[in-house]
Amino acid sequence: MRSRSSPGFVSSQEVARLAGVSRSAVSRTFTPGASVSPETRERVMKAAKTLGYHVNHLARGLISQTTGIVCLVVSDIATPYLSSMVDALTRRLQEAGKVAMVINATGKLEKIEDAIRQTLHYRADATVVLSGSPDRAIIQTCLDSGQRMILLNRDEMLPGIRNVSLDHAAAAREALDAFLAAGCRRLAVVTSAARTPSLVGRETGFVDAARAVGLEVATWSEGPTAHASGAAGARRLLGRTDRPDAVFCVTDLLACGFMDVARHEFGLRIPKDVSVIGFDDIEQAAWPSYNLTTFAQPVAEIADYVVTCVAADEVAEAVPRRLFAAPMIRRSTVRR
Amino acid sequence: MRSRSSPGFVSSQEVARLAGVSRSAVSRTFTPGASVSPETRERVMKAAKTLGYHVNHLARGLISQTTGIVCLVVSDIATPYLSSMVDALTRRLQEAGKVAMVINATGKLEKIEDAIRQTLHYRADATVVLSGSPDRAIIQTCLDSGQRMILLNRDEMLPGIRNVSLDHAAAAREALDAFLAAGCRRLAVVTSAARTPSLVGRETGFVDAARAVGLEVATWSEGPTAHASGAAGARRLLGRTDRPDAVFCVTDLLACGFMDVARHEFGLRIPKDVSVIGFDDIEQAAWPSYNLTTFAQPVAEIADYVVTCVAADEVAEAVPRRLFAAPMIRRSTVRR
DNA sequence: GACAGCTTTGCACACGAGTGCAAAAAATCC
DNA sequence: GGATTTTTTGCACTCGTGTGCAAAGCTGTC
Repeated sequence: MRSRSSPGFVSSQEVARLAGVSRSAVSRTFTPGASVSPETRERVMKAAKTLGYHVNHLARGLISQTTGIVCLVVSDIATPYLSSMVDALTRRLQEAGKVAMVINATGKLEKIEDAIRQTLHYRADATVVLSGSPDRAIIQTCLDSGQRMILLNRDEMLPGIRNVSLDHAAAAREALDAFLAAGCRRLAVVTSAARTPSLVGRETGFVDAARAVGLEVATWSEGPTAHASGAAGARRLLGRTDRPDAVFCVTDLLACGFMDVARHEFGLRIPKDVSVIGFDDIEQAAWPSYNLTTFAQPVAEIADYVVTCVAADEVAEAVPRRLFAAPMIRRSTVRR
Repeated sequence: MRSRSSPGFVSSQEVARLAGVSRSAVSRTFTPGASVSPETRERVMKAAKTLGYHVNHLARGLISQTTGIVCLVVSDIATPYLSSMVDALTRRLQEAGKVAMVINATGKLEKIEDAIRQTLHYRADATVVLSGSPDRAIIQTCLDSGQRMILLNRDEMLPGIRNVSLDHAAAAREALDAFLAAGCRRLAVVTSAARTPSLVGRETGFVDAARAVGLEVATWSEGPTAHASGAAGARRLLGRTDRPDAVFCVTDLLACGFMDVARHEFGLRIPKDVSVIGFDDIEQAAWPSYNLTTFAQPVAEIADYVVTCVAADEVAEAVPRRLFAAPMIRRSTVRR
């Protein structure tokens, strides 16, 4: 395949030499829309194939100011919802000719800032923040450096930023309606100690909607956003004398934890004794053991929109936050 | 923060101008071990902070031949095991000063090759192949280009490649022993149609071990490596007259699907009627609804080893495949 | 104060590519 | 065939950085 004896990457210079043309010709061959005659193009392509040449995107990015790199800042990648989001994003970005650089922001607050700063070292075309609550100053720094920023489910309203979010309040209201239609009146909400805008939006949306019809709702909010926290919430809420008959868990993971304890520790039947609604529609929600009524994250649509933002020619100054609807997936954890 | 009026990234040239030093001084300030006097270093740092300067790793990589980029080629990122592997890898790589570029190889065979080829465009320091079965030729191309390659659970034994794998056969034998100790004799194995080396290793390891003690094992292998396939396997295997009393599912996802159908469609009790063992120790395996006995992937150890390989100075020519043990996690899906 | 030895600094080149410009070549027109 | 237009090609500059080399600066000793 290769005729050179020294190992390492092949440069356009070497291809040019073998093809008997100038380096410019090689460059133009791999630049769409550039002027090259068919025969030189063919000679170059042949030489490139012989040597195993691949355009160095880093060097290209140096001069053309666009690297094709998109940074994904995300914590808790191993979480079902976020991993499916990363899956969708990486795939769509690739289809659009970009490539995703994943910055793992798990850990302390400073680490998130370090992670975002890391982004700047690679002159990414855009940075997508999937989780973590980065400081306003850091985001401003990125914007100043010409970084295009896309925030998912954050609430920073700086000019130049693209905000993408879900209509959590509407979903919360729909959840309440479903509970009320099922005849439930003793409401509770289970959330985690992580006060991210999306979780808070779901919680307060539910509580506010309940208040509007004159109902109070018991709240559990401790621990990380995980199965164990939902389990802990169940132990607490179900141990009370006025046990709730309808529980809105702001995350499917919490809902699974809640259901596991409700069934295996309290011997309750779902939805006969307690109705449960989750959020995210993770894969496990559809498994027969849970069969959870929940709200689907429009993962594909969000990914499409993000790619649109990344690929857009102009950076519109003030774009209103883009709000997506989360359709309810009715399964069997709410009484009929 | 910034005094320049034009947007965009700041170069070392501008920092040099503000600090009143040469560009070399700026470069040396950000190069560990380079010779700079304390006062110039301080002036440079101050100017850099004022302007919001960040070293351009792309330009640096151009000259120093090491970009700090490590490509992760992976399909089905949304899968519990793989997402936790990606989580561990991205975190460890970052701690080692590298950054992960995720190439989503989901889809057809050609796409995987395209994905790996993509790797070469960014002059990554190394490529880690987590899934997909890339062609030998593609791997050879990468090696020729000086790409360091690390293959997880693949069986390509080319010189220059680092192979990392689990001792699947040992785990399979341990699973069989557990079943035998529980008094089970009617064995079955559930796997998917994906004939990856790891899944095949587990399956044949189990079947061979069973044959060694004179037992035959029924096999189900259809569909993707997912919950639905495990469910389908259960419908088939449990519908037979000589229903198995011990089932080794080569993946926890398959095991969950199997258990769900065994319980909810056949009304069987686990482990009283059927014993089940999985593989991977995904988060859901520990949930009370499953409480699955399984084998833990040594995710952290593997990630550590991969980082060691990536950061190693020399590329040893012939390194034997590194085999990790998968310890058995005994929970409650096997009779005592 | 002269000299040796060490540290710091700037110049200039290199990395691998894209592109404006003008020369060269080819195609078209009269 | 010559003039004109169009296409193709190569030169040379550029992007932002690291680094060898030699000059300059500093320190210390006799």
